Amino acid sequence: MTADQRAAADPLTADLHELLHGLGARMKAHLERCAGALGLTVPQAAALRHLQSPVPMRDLAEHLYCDASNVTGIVDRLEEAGLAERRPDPDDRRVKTVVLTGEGRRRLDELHRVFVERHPVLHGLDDEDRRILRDLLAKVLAAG
Amino acid sequence: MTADQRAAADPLTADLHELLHGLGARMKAHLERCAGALGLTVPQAAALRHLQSPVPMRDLAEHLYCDASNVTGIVDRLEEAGLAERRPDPDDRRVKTVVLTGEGRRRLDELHRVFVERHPVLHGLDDEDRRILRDLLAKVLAAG
DNA sequence: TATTGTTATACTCTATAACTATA
DNA sequence: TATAGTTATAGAGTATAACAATA
Repeated sequence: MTADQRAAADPLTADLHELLHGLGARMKAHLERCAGALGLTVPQAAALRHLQSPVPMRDLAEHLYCDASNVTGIVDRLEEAGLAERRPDPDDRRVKTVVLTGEGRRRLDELHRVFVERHPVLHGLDDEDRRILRDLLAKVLAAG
Repeated sequence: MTADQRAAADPLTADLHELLHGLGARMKAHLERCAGALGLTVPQAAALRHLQSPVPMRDLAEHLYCDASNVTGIVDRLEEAGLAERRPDPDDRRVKTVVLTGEGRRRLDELHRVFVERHPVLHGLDDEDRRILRDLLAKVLAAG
């Protein structure tokens, strides 16, 4: 049985598969556009998102689902851009904590504003559909 | 007004935003896991997906939303892995058409099988909810 | 001994610009 | 002149392995 035959055997799954692919492409494009508009790469924007409050390098790596060695470079670039700073942890001298600068805070707020304001899903439905979608997504994420 | 204040002012949008972020993370992880399990990077897997039938390099670049110069490298690696081949176009000698090998076809079928079989969304809901989600996503994608 | 962060290394993806062969 | 594909280049992200400082 080929992939096409399987898809034909279950049209609902095939439709959902296709729609989810389209949704993923939209969301990826939206994220890249918003980050790029603010002079950030996607991983830099993702890092910023986790810096609402100060975070050790190690924790940032976990949030970003990547190896700790990558975070060194990402934070280097945020620091070069004047958006974040490394601070020594007084309780454990091995640890460096990443803190947003004032400019970093403004950039993060702007990123959030643009991201929500132009989000293709958040504004493509009326409130009743938005509530239904919210409940469905909550169910999906709880199930996984 | 900070980002948090805005979010607090519209809980439904804030919830949806958070849930969509979670959904995106899940789908990204799923895609990387499936591609990786088959020895592919995500762009290579995406390219394979567009090779159900032979495609010129230029068209492949459009499907992948990237510059044509990138496709050279991606197809190089698919070719090195024995999954695809470049064929001259008899009608226009500037054009090279990319074709799956037998092994490429098998890899693509396996990718599709694994991807659908373990998809976190496709199998997290019962059929009624799946139909509702399908209709909502269709509406969202049509609106954008 | 274990953990935190960095460095060195190698690979892939990315865009831009310059190039070739062809149309 | 314009288009298809490649190459050269530079930058960013990715993982692995090895390392220094600290716990």
